Amino acid sequence: MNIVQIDTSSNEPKYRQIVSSIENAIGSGELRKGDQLPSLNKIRDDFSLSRDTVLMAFKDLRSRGIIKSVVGKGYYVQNENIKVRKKVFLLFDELNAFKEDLYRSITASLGESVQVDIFFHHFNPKVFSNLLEQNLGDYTYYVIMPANLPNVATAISVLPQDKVYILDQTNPELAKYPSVHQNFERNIYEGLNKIEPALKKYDKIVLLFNRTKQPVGILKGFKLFCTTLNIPHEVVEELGDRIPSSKELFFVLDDINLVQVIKKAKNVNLKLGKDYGIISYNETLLKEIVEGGITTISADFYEMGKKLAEIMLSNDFQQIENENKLIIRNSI
Amino acid sequence: MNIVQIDTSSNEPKYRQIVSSIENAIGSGELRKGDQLPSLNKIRDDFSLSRDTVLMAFKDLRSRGIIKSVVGKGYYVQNENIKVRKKVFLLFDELNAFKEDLYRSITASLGESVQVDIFFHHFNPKVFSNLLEQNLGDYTYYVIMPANLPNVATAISVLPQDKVYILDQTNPELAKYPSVHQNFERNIYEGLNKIEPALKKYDKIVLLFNRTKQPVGILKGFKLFCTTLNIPHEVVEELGDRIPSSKELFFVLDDINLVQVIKKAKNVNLKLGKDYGIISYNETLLKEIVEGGITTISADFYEMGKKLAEIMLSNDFQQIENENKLIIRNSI
DNA sequence: TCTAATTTGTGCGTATGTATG
DNA sequence: GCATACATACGCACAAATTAG
Repeated sequence: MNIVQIDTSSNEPKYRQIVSSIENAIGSGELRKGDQLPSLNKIRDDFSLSRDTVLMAFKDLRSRGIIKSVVGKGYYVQNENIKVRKKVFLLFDELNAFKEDLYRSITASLGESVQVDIFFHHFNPKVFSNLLEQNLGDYTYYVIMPANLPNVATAISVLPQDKVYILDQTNPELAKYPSVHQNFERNIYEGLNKIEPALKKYDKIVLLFNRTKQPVGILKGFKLFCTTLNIPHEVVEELGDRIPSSKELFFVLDDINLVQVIKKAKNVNLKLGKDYGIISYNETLLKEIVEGGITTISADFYEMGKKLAEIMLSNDFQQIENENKLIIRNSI
Repeated sequence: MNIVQIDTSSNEPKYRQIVSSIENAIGSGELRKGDQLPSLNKIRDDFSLSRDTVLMAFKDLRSRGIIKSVVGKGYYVQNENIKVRKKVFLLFDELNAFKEDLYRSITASLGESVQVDIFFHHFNPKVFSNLLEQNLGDYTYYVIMPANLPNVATAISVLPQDKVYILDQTNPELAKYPSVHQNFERNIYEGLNKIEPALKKYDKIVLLFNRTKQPVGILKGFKLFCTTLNIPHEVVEELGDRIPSSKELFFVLDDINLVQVIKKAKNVNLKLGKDYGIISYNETLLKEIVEGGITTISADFYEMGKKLAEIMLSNDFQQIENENKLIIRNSI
């Protein structure tokens, strides 16, 4: 009994017939994990096909993790689970609690038949391009969080263009890829605008901003808002020895600075929401109860994951800007 | 112990495997300058390879000045000063903020030259064993967080025993592997014991415990403490409709329940640290300032990563129990 | 000194997957 | 679908150097 069967009179494309017959052979137990498949040349000769046609079928199976290739040897069955329809390569910047939300929402929206593997580049360009090269050809889709790494576009260009999706941060060089991203500048500007009346009681807004890890868009949006409305403002890299003073509003992007501001303000008996204010970036569970509630402007990671899954499944070219969520609490 | 090791099922080309195993033998001191390597024919026979394949590996090493050849005699080690690139397979259970601490401390302690790749099994036994099988042979060390998955020992047994390290949770079946782990039972028992005087003002301790994700040791340590000291106690899976009442102390393991308890207590005008108490598991930045400070018992993940790196670099067989840190704040 | 066995070195042919035009 | 170049792997043949007996 031959593993591959081709019906030339069928409507079904030949490469699809090869894929299904191999799937069937695995499903029936005729092919087991580790078994070698007939070579490209053998299948070409046996069924008078082009080598490229057979290759197309094998690439499909490989991108789903069902078979693997070894140069100079051949193709081998790697995974007997033929229910995997697609495999997704998901490249995050760093590991933090928000990534879990994104991962959960992506996998939930894509469904059982899609396998999602997670990777991290930790803002290291070398790690970034190594990961892409090492996993080339092994996935149906590549979802990439480029952060603000230099020369990401050239690194990404090793991947087939139609399989790449950009997540969270994008830039003009990546315009040719579909994406679900944040427009940090607009989101911050609009978020601040919505609470503008409440901000009138403050004399000055202080942004605590770290250039290496945080998106420049946040800085731009902040400056745009303050200059447009003629609000006194200041940008500092870290709190350091600075002590919060009355009628100051702090826009804080990370937890370390958030805790610092609150502790220092307490030392000089400033009351949050009355004497001074805080806006914090990205909602977490505890911010609801810290000091009676911290006002947050935050990305909706659950929504981002859901939208990403949608455009992957629909195969449309889309570039979606994800809105921010504003949660007003007692801290302003 | 053979100098050369070949895994035919690996993706890595055979000649590359020969190259790396000789590099490793030199790196570990097994091969010294002047030592003779096994001959081309011997390696060919031992591993059923083509002579040319072995030759390709030796040519690579020779072109880099690591070995030299003498016609009619054999190949000899010429240079011991080579940098061997190590790769670590790091398998976590789930993605959360603590994992970043662990990752950072492991990579910082191992140094620049070591590549650490992160994977997650999401408490799924199938995913767990698939990941091990798919990455077999590709890494110098395998660091595994087995959580409380069933039959981990048999799944792990596919890996070479001397390359495996166990992290965080262990069990008697994994006794043959070196590890850096927590003794949850003892840590919880001792942690509670240290604050026992402060707990006298409460009538009852309530543990919010989820069996599927959390280590049983926590439950055991909690029960041991309460029964030993004859303290009324209760274990519930989730808070649900329950409303905290006066003189109750809650031992909370995750943020969702932490927020729930605090919000519900506020609704019935209970004051934290006076009317009711909270002990929370695993320190995070914000817990210092939530409600005037939450008392925490927590693993020191930075320390765990550091110790793990140490035993990997020293090549000693060690099983290290990591202590917990107790931070007493106003919540009790 | 001769011989046989072993070793490296070289050349050629075949087969496999990968990548590009 | 075809053609070409490349990397990996296997196998065979023969030459030259070394060693042991």
